[in-house]
Amino acid sequence: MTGSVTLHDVARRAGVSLATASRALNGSANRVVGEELRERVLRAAAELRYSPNAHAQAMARGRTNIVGLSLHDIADPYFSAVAAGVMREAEAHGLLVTMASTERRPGAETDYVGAFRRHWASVVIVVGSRTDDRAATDQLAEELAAFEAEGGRAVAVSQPRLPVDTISIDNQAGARDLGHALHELGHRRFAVLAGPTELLTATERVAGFREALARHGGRLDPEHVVSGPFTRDGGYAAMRELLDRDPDVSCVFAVNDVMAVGAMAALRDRGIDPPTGMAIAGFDDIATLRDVNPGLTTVRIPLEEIGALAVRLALDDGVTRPRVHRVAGEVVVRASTPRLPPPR
Amino acid sequence: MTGSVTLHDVARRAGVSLATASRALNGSANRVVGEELRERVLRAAAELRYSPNAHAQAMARGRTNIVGLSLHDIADPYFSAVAAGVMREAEAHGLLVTMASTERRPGAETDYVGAFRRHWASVVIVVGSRTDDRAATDQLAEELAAFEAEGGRAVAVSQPRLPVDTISIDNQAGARDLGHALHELGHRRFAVLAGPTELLTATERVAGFREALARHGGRLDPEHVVSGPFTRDGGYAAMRELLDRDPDVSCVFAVNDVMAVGAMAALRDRGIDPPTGMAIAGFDDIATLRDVNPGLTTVRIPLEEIGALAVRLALDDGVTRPRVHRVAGEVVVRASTPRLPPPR
DNA sequence: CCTCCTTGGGAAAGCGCTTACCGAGACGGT
DNA sequence: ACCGTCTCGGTAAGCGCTTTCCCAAGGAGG
Repeated sequence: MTGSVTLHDVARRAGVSLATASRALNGSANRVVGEELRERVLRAAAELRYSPNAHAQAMARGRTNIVGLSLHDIADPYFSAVAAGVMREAEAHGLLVTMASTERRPGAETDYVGAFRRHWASVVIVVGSRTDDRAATDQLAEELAAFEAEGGRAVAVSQPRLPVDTISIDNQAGARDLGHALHELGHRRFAVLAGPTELLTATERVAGFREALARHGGRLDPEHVVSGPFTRDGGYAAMRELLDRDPDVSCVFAVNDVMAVGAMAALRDRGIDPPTGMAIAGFDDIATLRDVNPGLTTVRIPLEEIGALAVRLALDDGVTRPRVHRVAGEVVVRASTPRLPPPR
Repeated sequence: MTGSVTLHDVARRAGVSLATASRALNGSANRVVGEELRERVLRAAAELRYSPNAHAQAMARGRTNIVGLSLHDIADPYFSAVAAGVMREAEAHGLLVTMASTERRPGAETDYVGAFRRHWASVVIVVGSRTDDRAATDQLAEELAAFEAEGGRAVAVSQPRLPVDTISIDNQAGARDLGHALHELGHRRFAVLAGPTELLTATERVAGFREALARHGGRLDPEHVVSGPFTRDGGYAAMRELLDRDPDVSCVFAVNDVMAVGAMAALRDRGIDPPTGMAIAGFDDIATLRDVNPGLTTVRIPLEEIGALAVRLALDDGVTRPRVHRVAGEVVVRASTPRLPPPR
């Protein structure tokens, strides 16, 4: 970078000192700059197209207006909804969002938090399920602790296993409610597309669903639980796998919506037309579901609001941390899980 | 920010000077640090969990590893696909992406480029259609010029109306090809959901479509052109408006996919089942179309690749700028526009 | 044995900004 | 007429790092 206009140039052109120029431009607290001088400085700045160097400001002030956001895949509607919420709220507070995609690479979150730490981000938000990998979680916890020790504020959207404010989605209760709702609709023979076995979000949802079935005296045959990636294609593959096992199943719970949507495609490719041949439900209520047919039964999570909330939690002052903010899901029944006629 | 470990601390703990510590950590060019000392420094840094201050480095080096990305709405699959490409390529080059959503607010792009300039981003990428607002375009052009004058590299994904490298999607040709394809399938009575009249991307697509119709001796009745927001809900509203006009139309071209998808919902809500009651086509081939039924005919744009390309263009050295890189679309016919039986 | 390189460490000058701290002038009270 | 006080500009000390320049020590060559 070269040729940029510095405050020095502005001060010289306005015929004032650096201090005065700086004060005129930031309207510095408890110091007033005379009307005439201030005007002269502002004019000089405008004429020179002066743009303050954010790094120099960061150095001098000891903080920045950056929010670091780590998520798994920005092209996934789940994450892009959360990101939209973060950006909206950040914008409202004059913060700039720096974003990094882990592409579900283990350890990447820790690397990115480190990068945000180096940039003296004032806020770091980590979005995405924890895994059962204890070592990875510990490393991330340590990095976040270091970040907060330096005065930053971190918020996690995940299971409460990190030593920072956490927004925790009640996966188990949501899946349980969904299970009850499906049972109430008359569904009995279930399968689950379970997602990755190491992902806590996935296992919690499976557990909640199991719980509901057990309550009604039902069970989940191990053969009817198929694990696989937490993505659309993962859902597609898992559904095929399930069909290959030729199970006695009439309703499938995919542990998130993108998997459910992939599963519906797999059903169609096998000539099964949901919900007639097979009922199906998902989880999250991503925005793109509005245009999926038949409408997918799911558990609504206020994703964008969660993103905004994460920023607000980070900005809260004078509270004792870490706090855990639970967010409940709400079952939304749509056409993909029709009410079955009572058995005769 | 406070309590952070500085290079000074590392140097002291290792018993060396700042200079040596710095050199040991960055493996500075043409200066070798003795094996033993280097090791001592690295050990000290690790023990202290030292994390260099990116701003201080930026100041001292005069540049950063930041990519600034401005787009309209990260929750829109079009933009999130481009963003995913940018982030993937940025990651590969060790760059960090700072992103801002304009929410289609006019002037926001200029503000954000200014913010990126203050941060001495090394690359700025502006994604989104230009409008016919000459003043706004000029302001953005000026800001981008200032950014490049300071040594930054800017790339636009839009119409080539900015004085920087531009990736330009050939909207007109794409829409023309689509028009031909629809005609070839036997469709004759068309309407267009045209998007905002001030948005060049929208008007180019309408123009291309018109061109194709004209070629076949067809025309586009003004009453069959409905403008409205470039969003899913905009498409929904435009479709309702069109239906209210009760037109003699059998095939609708929505100028982007999210509008088309909204339009399909509007059709269904009116009891019309696409494609039986009405054929429909979109533009972009966003990823979520995979799970829309019936499959939407569209013009495929390699969105993620465009994002990655933008980063690569910015990083190109030793070329004369600005360059314009044209990207062609490819018509993809799906079930939403079935072949019509030849008229008897 | 002296001189000239080479090797590698340290001192210090910035990078552009903010913000104590200082000081000069103006003004009012006694 | 003098002094305290207030206003408002300037001076300069950093913020944490990189990098140039300088210098000491040791080895090679004459």
